[in-house]
Amino acid sequence: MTTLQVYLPDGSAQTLEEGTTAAEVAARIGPRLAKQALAARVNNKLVDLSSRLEDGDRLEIITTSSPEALGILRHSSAHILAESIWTLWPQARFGVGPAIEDGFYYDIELDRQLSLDDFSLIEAQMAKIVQKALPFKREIISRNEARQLFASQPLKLELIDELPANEVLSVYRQGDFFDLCRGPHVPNSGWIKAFKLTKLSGAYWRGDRERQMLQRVYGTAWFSHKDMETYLRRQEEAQKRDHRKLGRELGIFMMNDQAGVGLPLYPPAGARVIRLLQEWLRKQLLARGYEEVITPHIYNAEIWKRSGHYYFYRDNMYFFEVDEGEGSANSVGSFSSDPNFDFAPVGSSTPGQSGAFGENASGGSGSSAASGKHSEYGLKPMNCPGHVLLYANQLRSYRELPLRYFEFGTVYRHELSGVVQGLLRARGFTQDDAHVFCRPDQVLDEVDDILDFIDFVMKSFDFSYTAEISTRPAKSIGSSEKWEFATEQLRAACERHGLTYDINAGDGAFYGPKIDIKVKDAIGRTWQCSTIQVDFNFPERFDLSYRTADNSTAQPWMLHRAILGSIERFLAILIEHYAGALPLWLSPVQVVMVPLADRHLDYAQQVAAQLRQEALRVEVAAQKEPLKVKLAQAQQRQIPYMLVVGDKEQESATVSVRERRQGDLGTHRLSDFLARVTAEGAQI
RNA sequence: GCCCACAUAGCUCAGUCGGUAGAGCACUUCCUUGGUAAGGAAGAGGUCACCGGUUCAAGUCCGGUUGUGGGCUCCA
Repeated sequence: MTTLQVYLPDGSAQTLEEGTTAAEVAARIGPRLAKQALAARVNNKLVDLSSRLEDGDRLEIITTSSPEALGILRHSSAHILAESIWTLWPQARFGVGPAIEDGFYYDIELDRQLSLDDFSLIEAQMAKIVQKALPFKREIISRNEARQLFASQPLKLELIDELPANEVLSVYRQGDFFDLCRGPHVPNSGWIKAFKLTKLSGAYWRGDRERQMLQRVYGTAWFSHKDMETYLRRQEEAQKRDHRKLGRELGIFMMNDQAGVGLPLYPPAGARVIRLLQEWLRKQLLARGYEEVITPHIYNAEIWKRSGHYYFYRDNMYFFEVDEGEGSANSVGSFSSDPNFDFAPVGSSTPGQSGAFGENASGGSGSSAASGKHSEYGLKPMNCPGHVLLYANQLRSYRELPLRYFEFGTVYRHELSGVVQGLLRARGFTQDDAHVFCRPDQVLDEVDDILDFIDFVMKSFDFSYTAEISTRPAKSIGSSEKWEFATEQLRAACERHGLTYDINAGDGAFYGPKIDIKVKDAIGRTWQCSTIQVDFNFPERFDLSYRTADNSTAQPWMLHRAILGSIERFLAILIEHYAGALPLWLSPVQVVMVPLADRHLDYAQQVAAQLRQEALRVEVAAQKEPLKVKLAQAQQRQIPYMLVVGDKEQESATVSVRERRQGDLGTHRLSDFLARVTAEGAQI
């Protein structure tokens, strides 16, 4: 009888009989491990527990507590989902069904449109399969066998044909159902103790909007009901942080159909937060050698033709024509041709036409006006052209470089209606935009400086973050030398900075490579904010230049960067990150004075005035409500400090301090309170 | 733009089998002047998103439009 040696993670060797499976090794090590074991890692590859071991294999048993375990469970759950759908609707054609974060999905093509009402039916079917504890059985098949097996599954056939020639094809069977799959899976369907179908959506086959749309059924699965309940509760918690809910409650922003889709309006509290963010950032920018500029919101279409946006970005832009003739600056075909504009009574206008403005204009269907000469203009979707014009306004010397222009530039992009999402994805938003014009030998230092700046900003808000470098895509401009040089500079800057990064191959912009920064918020979600992009397009199209030391002409390198990305998106992330309790320095109202009774109002006003002297933002709660109510209202608005004043405080010239999270902090002299908020960083 | 769901008072939501619209909070007025997260009373507030259809009768059933939410694609 042949024996073989298998090595365990602790370094020990096991001598086994030929043909021993991973499951048998687990059983040999201990009954407890055998009970929790659901898969194995052999020579760094995940496999089924039923896999036979070979001499020299390195074996690790995957148990329910391993980080990979949930992914395997969920992938198996996707197969159970597929089987259930196949049982209910045998004509279904299957796409892919992977595990994803928190769950799994399966893409299917079905002549019948599924609805949420079908979920209970499908779940019941899944429960039956789980109940039967059907084993998942792996079979290796040839390419021809696969083609026959999946003859009635065109989507699977497409996948089979695209697998590399050396790929071993495997099929997993549970009961009568089988699916093309690499594995591994849990030993049997009985492992899926807790599952729930969660969402239904459309998804393009292979993510390609030119292909057919499949129905995607999402679900989640866990090793226990308790785990699933914890997860569902956490989902509810996340919903409570939703910036759209908090943004309305805190008076930060609002949307209105009459204004148009994706166009936020900011009441005083929101306007204040945004300005505070900008003032804070402006201070940092100026300290780091940036110069602020201001450029127009609309540009003559000619510049968009030169930049290329007129041709390549047109669908996302708002274009309109202006009659340049005598006595009229109105947009062509505006009010005068609108039948609703007859000094109609308020309320008779038709909301819902708002979106048509951009669409009509960008469709180029503007009607002609009587006076003849028209000019076409476009709202800026980015700030580059203005900064480039400023650069090109005079002859530049190598001594001036690097030149760093920044602007809080409000841009408008006609995003698809389906992607607009609160402040996270609006049609009008303000970028903390900057362009750095520099010599090639300065690129590395500049990128490094920007990374340092990003680090400072993200740490200021307790965000951790990771970086991604996106390299040259298939459709792109610029020489390969430029691309290689630029990508290398980005990489070197990250390395010099000790910043770990992933490579996103082929995901760069058409005009240059980029670094994207993804921040992680308080409840573990990631968001893309900062970006550093090298731009080959603008310097070439606008023929930018500078005089070198040897009096020749050279083209500057142009870096495009944003740190917050979009002020609005960043604000939304901050609201959710802090669950509405913005830091003291960013709170619209920092202190609310709470007089106990009317006779304390004067004293409250007096203290408020003193605090305002110190540039604190103070309100006085003068409404005729009991203390409890005033405090509850202040708490709801997440005001950091509430200063209660009654007879006691008035007589001793003190204030009773309540902090929004810590509660009552006792009676203090005003100077002590001021020292406290100063230490906390009340000012920008 | 595409797929699914949803749309009732400023907000959160009830409204059963199709039979003339409800609550709490918020708002206005009055009362209450207090000690650390929600006092009392009265009043006002709705063309049930919009357009059409079925019906003696539509918030309710059907179709369309718009908007919102969740996905897909795209993106800061």
